[in-house]
Order: sequence, then structure tokens, then C-alpha cells
Amino acid sequence: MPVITLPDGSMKKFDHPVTVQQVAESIGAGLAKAALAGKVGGKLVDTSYLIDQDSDLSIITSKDEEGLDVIRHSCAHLMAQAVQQLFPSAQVTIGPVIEDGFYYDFGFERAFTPEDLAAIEARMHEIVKQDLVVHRSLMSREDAIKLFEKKGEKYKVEIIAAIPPGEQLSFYQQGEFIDLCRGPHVPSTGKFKAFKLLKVAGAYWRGDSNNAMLQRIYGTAWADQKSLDAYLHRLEEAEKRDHRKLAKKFDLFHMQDEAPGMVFWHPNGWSIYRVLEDYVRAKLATRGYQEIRTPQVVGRTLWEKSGHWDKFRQNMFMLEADEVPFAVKPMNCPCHVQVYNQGIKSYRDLPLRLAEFGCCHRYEPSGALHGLMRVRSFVQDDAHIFCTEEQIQAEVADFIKLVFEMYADFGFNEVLIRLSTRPDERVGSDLMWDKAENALELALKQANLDYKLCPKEGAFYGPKIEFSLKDCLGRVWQCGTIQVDFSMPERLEATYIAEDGSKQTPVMLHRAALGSLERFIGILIEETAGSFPVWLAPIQAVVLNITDAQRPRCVELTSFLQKQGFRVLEDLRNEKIGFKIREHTIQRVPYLLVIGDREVDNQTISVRTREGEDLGSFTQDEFVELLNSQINNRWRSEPLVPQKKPATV
RNA sequence: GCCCACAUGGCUCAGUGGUAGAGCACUUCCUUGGUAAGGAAGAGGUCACCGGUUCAAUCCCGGUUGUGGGCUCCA
Repeated sequence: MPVITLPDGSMKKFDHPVTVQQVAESIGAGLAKAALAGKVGGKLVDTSYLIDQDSDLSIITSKDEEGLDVIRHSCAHLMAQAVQQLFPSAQVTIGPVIEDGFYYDFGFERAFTPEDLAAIEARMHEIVKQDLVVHRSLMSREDAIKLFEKKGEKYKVEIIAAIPPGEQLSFYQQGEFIDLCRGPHVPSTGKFKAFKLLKVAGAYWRGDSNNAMLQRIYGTAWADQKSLDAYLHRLEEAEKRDHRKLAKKFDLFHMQDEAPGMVFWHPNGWSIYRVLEDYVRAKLATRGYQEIRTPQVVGRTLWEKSGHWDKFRQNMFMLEADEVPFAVKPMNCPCHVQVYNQGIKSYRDLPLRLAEFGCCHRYEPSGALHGLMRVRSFVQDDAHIFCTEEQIQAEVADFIKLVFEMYADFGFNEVLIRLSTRPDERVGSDLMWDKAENALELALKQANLDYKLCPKEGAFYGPKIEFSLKDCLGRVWQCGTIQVDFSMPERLEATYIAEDGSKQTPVMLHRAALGSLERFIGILIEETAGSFPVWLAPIQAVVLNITDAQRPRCVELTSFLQKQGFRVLEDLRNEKIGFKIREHTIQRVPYLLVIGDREVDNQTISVRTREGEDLGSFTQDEFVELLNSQINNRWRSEPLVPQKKPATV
């Protein structure tokens, strides 16, 4: 005799076991129709789920986040059914829910074409019209394997065979289509209101590049047409922010065939780049870092010692001179150890923090290249901290603080954190890895940060914390990182003299805050859509004359502002003021300074923002003050002064 | 690297088996005009590269390179 407690606290008594659907009906016809699933004691179930004991129940509809997930998951099944009706030889595999949609992977002898996609979508709509009931059933492993073997579904058989024995196998059937699935699913195919297939792509079976390539179809599904339209519109808008498109519009950089994955920076882009560098320098100067510079090309022997030759060779650019093999550095760490190794270090020198805007080259697979986000030549705001084991904790904690402080300066608040631990391919003893992993984990816990544990994803020399940001389409890119390394100092024979006079090996922390300047700028472009904050904007203000009569004053004003250290241009072209305003507004120049006869007479500046706001009349000095208030001195480098006794480097 | 798609003037894009067009940008001239496009004329492309089919290829076929979307990878 179940008593069912609803989310509003009200209770319903039944004198017999009831399904979720029946409870919904007892509440109202509207809810009965809208019900997609139920949540019983926190667990999502089908509307056909039978409740036979006292429970909490919420009825899930498309208004709930979970309801959307049910729709999307069921939509993947709907698509698979349509695909198999149209292409009987297509084999089903898996079809999970992803952010805003779903996909399904098929084994098929050829790739699906855009026309196929349209046909599949049309068939899906037909199945929706048929309003097929979705049945849940249980089957034994043996029966299930038999069933799918008979259907010739070899991938499904493999999936079922891999499920641990004893686990209950549930199946969902709509019409002739049946699929292994945990569920829950919508009660019938008539429940879909708005979906669209988006694209086809190749994907390896089980995510392993040694396996066959499957055909993955991506789709999206929503509660109603309005939400779907809004989503598609959002996608379109996001695509307009693509940094590769904006790079052309704002003349930031270009790439060309002769140097795939490498950037030709134009004046505007390079301006941002340099401001970033100065910004990082200013930050590091107050944290006890010393900046260095190391060679671009280093002999193979060093890479052999560091372990890169062994573990990283296939990603390195090689060259040869006088029959001596060299490699273009893919990382700065071995070079930094060389700098550390000059002279004898004392425990008093530690922690020793060596920073470099380190230009690295990596031969990335061609298919991995992606605008500024994944390049073959990039500069890391890299640094290596040589310290004792006891100092790790404080250094990591301090770095985490620094990263958040820096990201906040750029307006990034959503930072994804991952802790990646020992990979299969690695150097160093398990004891070292234990220590290193524990140190990072402890630092994260002490900082009270949420993070995702990623087993086996660490670097070959040590575990790492990754700080990632999202691009305009929600793709996640790793930016900052800190890695504990017990092995490279030993391999490269770094030592220090301890308090007791003994020779010890320091621990090395690899760390980068922005990550690669290229990638960070890519994210910044998409985040700001080209409206860079004043302190980063390539051009901070443009001086516009109305007629030729004001040319001398414009030249004078521009030069005055430039001498104050601002990035200011004049636009004296014989064009109407409206035309110039339009152009520079589109170029997202923060301030447009209009000079007509009036302004010349009063020695003032009429200031308009790129948002179209008229800020009124300013004197030169007032405008300088305005710029300074916006820039907040972030871009001005502070002198790079070592904080402690300069070590002998 | 793998699957699919794409590659036409500086940019955005049309187009055709008979060696190409538009808009914007560019150059020149007219215009000196107060806050998102003043007017006129002109110049500009070996249609990514290599090969094949064809009387004839930018278009069809094959390859290469690059780019885009995914997958794999990402120290």
C-alpha cells in the first residue's frame, strides 16, 4: 500500500502498487500527458515503473533538466531506428546524451551524406507520428547475445558480452527496434516535439584509433520548437565569434600553407601578444621569479638524457647540422635545468623560480591543429620552480592563487580544473608518483576547489593539475598547468647542498599560468568577440577630424596621447564623420575622439565609445585620466626585480 | 594520423565542360560633410598545387597540400 510523497510535500495513498504514469494521472490530465519519466527516491525511472512501497516521487517533464536528457537519449534511439529502417545493414553501437543533444555511432559500409541525414530526419518525424509505445524488458545475457547475434549486430554483442555477469540487462523496444539501454526513456515516440540532426563525423569504435571507424551522427533535441530555434540561433551567434574569423576582421594574424600550425602575427595581434607578455612579467615580478632565455635548438644528447627522445620523439622537429643531430625544443624544462645546474646551489637558494616566455615547437598530428588553440609553434608563459619536497605544498598553493588572480583579470570566471595522474608511459618510480600525486591533490583540497580526477592523463614525468577555459562553442582547452616532477632533476643531475652539507636532488615544478599565449589569445578573442578591454585593445582610441581644417590639432592630440604611452591612431581621411565612426566602431576601438572646429576652439575632445555612447566633452588631461582608470595600470610592466638574494645562475 | 566536407580577386560569396562575376575593400577624381556607409570612374583572378579524361577543364576523375567538423592524440 504505497504512500507517495510529491515534491510539494503532499502525499498520496494508494491501496495497490501504481506506476509513475498512474500517479501522474491521479494528479491531472495535463501532467499525465507531459510525463516523460519519474524520479523515485532520487533515481530516474520510466513512467511505466511500478511503485510498490512508500516513496518520494517527482514527475519528470520536458521542463526539467533530467526530462531534456530523457528526450535526448530517447531521440538517439529514435534516430537509430530510423537509420536501421532506411539502411538495414547499419549496425548499432552506442548513443549517449551530450551537452545540448546526443549522438549515435553506427557501423556502416560508407559515410552518411547530408542527403542521408535529411532522409533520416524525415523518417524520424514519421516514427514520431506513429506514436509507438516504448517497452522496457529484461533479458539474460545469453538471450541478449543470441538475439543480437541473430540480428548480425556484432558491436552490440561485444558490448553485452563486456557487461559483468549478474548485472541486470534492460532493453527498450519501439516497433521493430530494440536496443540495450539503462533508460529511462520517453513512454512513446509521440513525445518528441523538436529535434534536428546536425552533422556526421567519423569516430573510432570504443574510442580506440586501432579500431574501425564508425559513422557518428550528432543531433540536438529540445522541449519545443522555440527552444530548438533559440539553440540553433545561439550556435550561429557563437560561430560568429570564432577567433579565426575575427582574426581576419580585426587583422590580428594569419596562417598559410607553408607553415601549418604556425602564426604570422600582424601588428594588431602582436600588440595584444606584447601586452600579455608585459602583464605576465609584472605578475611574476612580485612573486619571486627570474626571467631567462634558453636556446631554440638543442642537441639530441640532452633530449636523450631528459627522456624526451624516448617518450616524445615523434612529436619533435628534428634537424641536423655538421652531422650532429639536433631537435627544436618541444619543451623548456631540460634547458631550465641547464641554467639551474650552472654553479652550486644551496638549500638557501630554494625555491628557485626560473621563468621564460619559452617558444616551443611540437609536431602535432595534422588533424589536431585548430586555429590558435592547437598550433605547432607556441610560446608558454613557462616557469620551473626548483624546491625541496617540503616546499611543494606552498608553491603549488601559491600558484593556484596566482592562476585564479590572473584569469579574473581577464574576466574568466569559469575555470575547469583537472587532476591528471600517472600514465602508462612514464618515467620515475611508483613511490615518486605517489608523493607527487598526493602533493597536488592536497593542494587542491586545501584550496577548496572542485576538480575532476583524470587517471592516466598525466605527463610522462609527473602528474599535473590543469586549468582549462572554454571557447565560443564550449570546447574545453587546457591553459594553465602545474606539474610535480621528481624524476627530471635526477636524470639531468640537478642538485643542491642541504643544511647538513649533503648533496640532494631538488623537486621541479613545471608551471604555466596562461599556458600558451597563442591559445590564451584565441580564447580571449572569442570571449570578448573582439571588444578587447581597453588595456588589451590594439588601438585604444582614434582621433577623427571632421574637415581638413582640424588636421593640425588632430596630429597634435594623437602625438600627445602616444607620448603618454597610449595606443592611439589618427584618421584624417577625407571621409564623412559618420563613415569614420562606423568603421572604427566596427573595429571595436574603445574610444572615438571627434575633433571639429568647436573642439579646436575650446581645446576639448568629444568622446564616443564603441558602444555608441556619447561621453561628452573632455579636456586632454581628463581623457588621459579616463584611459588610465580603464587600464588600471595592469598593462604597465613593473621592473623585474628578484625578490630574494639573487642566486648564482 | 583516421572519417567526411571544402579550396574562385584583399574580404564575403555567386557561377559555368568553351580560360569568370557581385558586394565590400583598393586607386583616381568630385565632394569639406558633426557621431554607424556622399557620388563617379578605374584597376585587380594562371578559379590551391600536380597529373589524367576531353577538340576544349575553374567545372569531370585521381593524387598532393591546406582548411573546417569530428575521432584519436595533446608533455
